[in-house]
Amino acid sequence: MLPITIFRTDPDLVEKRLADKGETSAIAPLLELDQQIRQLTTELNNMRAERNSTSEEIARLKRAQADAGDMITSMRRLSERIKGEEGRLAELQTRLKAALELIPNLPHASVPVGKDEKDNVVVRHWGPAPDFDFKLENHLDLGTKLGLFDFDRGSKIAGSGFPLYTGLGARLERGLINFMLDFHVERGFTEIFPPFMTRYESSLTTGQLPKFAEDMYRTEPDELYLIPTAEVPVTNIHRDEILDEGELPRFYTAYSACFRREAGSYGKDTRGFLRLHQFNKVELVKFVRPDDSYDELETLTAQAEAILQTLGLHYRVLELCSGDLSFAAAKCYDLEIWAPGEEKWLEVSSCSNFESFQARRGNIRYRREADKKVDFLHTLNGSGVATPRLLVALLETYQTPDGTVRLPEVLVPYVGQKELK
RNA sequence: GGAGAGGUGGCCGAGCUGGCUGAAGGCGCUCGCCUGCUAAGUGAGUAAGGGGUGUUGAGCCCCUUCCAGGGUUCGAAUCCCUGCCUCUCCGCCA
Repeated sequence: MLPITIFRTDPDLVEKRLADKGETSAIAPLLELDQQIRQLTTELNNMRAERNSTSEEIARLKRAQADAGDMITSMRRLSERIKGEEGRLAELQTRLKAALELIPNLPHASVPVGKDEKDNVVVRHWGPAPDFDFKLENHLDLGTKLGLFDFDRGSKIAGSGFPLYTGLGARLERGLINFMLDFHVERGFTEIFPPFMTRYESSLTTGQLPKFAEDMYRTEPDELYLIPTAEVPVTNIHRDEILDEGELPRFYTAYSACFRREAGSYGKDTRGFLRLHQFNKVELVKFVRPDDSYDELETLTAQAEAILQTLGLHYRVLELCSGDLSFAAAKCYDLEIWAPGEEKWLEVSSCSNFESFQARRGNIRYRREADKKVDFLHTLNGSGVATPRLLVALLETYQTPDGTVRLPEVLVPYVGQKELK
């Protein structure tokens, strides 16, 4: 949520920055609403001041056993008017709040302006692209022959997009999760195992609701929302809290299953692991002082990259252009790994700085040491990383001519063997 | 699923026979005194948000906020209704 004050002070700039992000709705109606609210507030204030002072006068008269009949009758009329105006004000405020909840965050000044993913900037590559002297198989053929997963039966159980991992595949999936969690914990992140469903307010904090309700699974009688990422529960750990500045930064890592309806993306990447309704992910979340958040974004990205480096996977880092930024993000790096069988770059992580956008929505604050004032902190998160596409790149990168898959050294203890065969 | 308790400031916790209670008391925190240091003691201060004015962060004035929404009333933290949330006990269950 953006503070209404920035719309007042520099509406043209805000409108331009929103347009850079592809947000077309005009902000003039917002300012109009704000103007009405402030005018009405002033009028109400005056009426309330009168009511308050007269009430005190009445109390004084009553205590002195004097008659206050006239005052009471005139106050009756004033109170009626106040009640009416309060109703109007509440309605205006509800409208403004609802409108503000639908306005995305502004892109940071350093973000390249662009329309869509074609305008994203490749910041760096890591490692050489793997080189093969035999004909590659894609992950689906490989994994199916090795018995790692069974999409047909997954579909029978839950529908397409719900993968069923089997045998060594299930073991590998669990091993990947454990490896990543251990990795992050060793580097200073606190491990969290969060709820996989949240209430409405929690999903409002991170920005999924109200705008993207159709992307979420919702349970009918209880109105709980299945999380699309551990970002949601973990960010809400500190909702409605005030942290001491000395407690910052706080780093969390959490595994969760992630549930996404992927409404509107039917027919896109339907094959295999590229786009799923349920997948596993290890997430990184940071709560930091506002001054530190851009440095923290760099180290967060490096932390996610370190996973890929340790697994020896060729990847690249993209800086998202303004038009490709997600709703809540001010700046974002995507990590894409190379899948040699698919011959595609696959996104496995988005590392974002939300500045105070989520903190405002979730009322997550900190108390500054210098002046003891309370202010919104900054939140960041990044995947570290999502498993399905990681699995794709692993299988395709480490396949051998005889159809087996050699495992990177670090995974061997987690899987209990050196190769998949 | 059944029964009950409760939601007050950074925290704990009074108030709940309606009117100097924006809220006692305590803890914590800040500044000062005291002390060789620490502890103890002691004095003062200590919620947030908004509007106006000044004008640019000195101040001054006003309003709102005791879970949320509605009602009663000249006036509600205090009375009534609805909702949400938390906790306890019982039942069921991994």
